[in-house]
Amino acid sequence: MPKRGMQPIRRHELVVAAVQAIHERGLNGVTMGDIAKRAGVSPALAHHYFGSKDELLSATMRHLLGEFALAARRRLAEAGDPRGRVDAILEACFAPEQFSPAVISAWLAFYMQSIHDTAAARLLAIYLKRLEANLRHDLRPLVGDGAPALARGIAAMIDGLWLHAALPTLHRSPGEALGILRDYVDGRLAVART
Amino acid sequence: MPKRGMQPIRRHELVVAAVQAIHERGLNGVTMGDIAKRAGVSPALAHHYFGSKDELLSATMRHLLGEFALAARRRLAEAGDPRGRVDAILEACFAPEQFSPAVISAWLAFYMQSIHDTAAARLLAIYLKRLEANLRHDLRPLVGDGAPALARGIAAMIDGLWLHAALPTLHRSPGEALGILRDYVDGRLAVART
DNA sequence: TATTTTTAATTGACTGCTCAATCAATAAAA
DNA sequence: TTTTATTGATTGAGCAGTCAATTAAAAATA
Repeated sequence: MPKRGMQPIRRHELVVAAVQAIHERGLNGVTMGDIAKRAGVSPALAHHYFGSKDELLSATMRHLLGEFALAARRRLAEAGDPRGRVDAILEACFAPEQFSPAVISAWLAFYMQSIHDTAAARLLAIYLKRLEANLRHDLRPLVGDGAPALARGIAAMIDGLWLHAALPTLHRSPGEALGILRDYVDGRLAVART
Repeated sequence: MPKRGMQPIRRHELVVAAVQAIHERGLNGVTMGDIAKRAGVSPALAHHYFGSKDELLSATMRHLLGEFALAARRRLAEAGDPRGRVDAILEACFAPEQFSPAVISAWLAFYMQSIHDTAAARLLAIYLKRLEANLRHDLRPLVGDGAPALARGIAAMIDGLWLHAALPTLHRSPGEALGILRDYVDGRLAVART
């Protein structure tokens, strides 16, 4: 069996498996066995490549952050005026790549983890600060001094819509979420113009 | 030691302790020992009064739901016109009683639990449906057909603001959250009037 | 009133299980 | 022969849940 150069492949497989496993069992409920089984390897191998459960989960979090940053950057590169750039960010948040139930669950699990885990909190804070800074920057020409508050509101609403999207009983669609967000932004822009 | 009639007192103490313990260790990280210690009793007693960890956590969730329902009802009873009633709901969400860090953490932990626990999901769905129904009812005279979408947006933003309030690194205040929410509602009302 | 009996509260000690982490052994590629 | 991939078996810790024993209040009885 031993083909060489497996390390990066296995690490990626395990991280992807971790996202799924977290979705089904929760961040604290998940075991190395769950993750390894889903990746088709033994629990011992997961330890071999990550050293500890903490490290695997931490790598999973960084993976999610990285994927999102990539998606956002791609969309922003193609956007034009400020309003278009704001929309690019919103779309990145609800694009199908980001928006699978498992990915949302895992994201939210890391949010919760950040409440009592300072390492996770640091990572998440960087992401949130950057998101808000981007929004603020593009909102400034649209709403002036109202930009900081609106950016915070949008960031909060994004996370709230994610939270609701993660609850199966509510069965909300990404399209609906985007509509609600756009209504919010448009409402505030209309007020700002008067 | 044995004073009689301890059951309701101990149950309440344990539920309150559970909220604190969940805040510090997370829903799945928390142990009966954590909770019992914080309540000043032995782990065995917690089992005696609740039968299982699941039952204790479930009772804790029902406690939070009940407390919020009470706060909302009180405020709604004193509210006047539709806009005032909407504001009463928003204020109930960010009132200090509801808004301690521990209480928010516990709320969010139950949200996460609902992703893979159908019993929790059922309870939470009832709460969310009722919240949205109340909002929709009072928004109808203000924005007509836009009421359902706006109600969903408000509900999502409330939860997003809670989520952000739970993250210590962001240090957001309840007052700021209320301001952002009111701006959102006012923006949509202004658009609806034109 | 004095006593015995019953009942509720409470805990320490124990059990069994799950799981993270370790390690020595095996297999194959280089 | 060396290096890398991989696993089965094992260890040790932590925790939910059980149970028998202890204490004291309350109720019943003498």
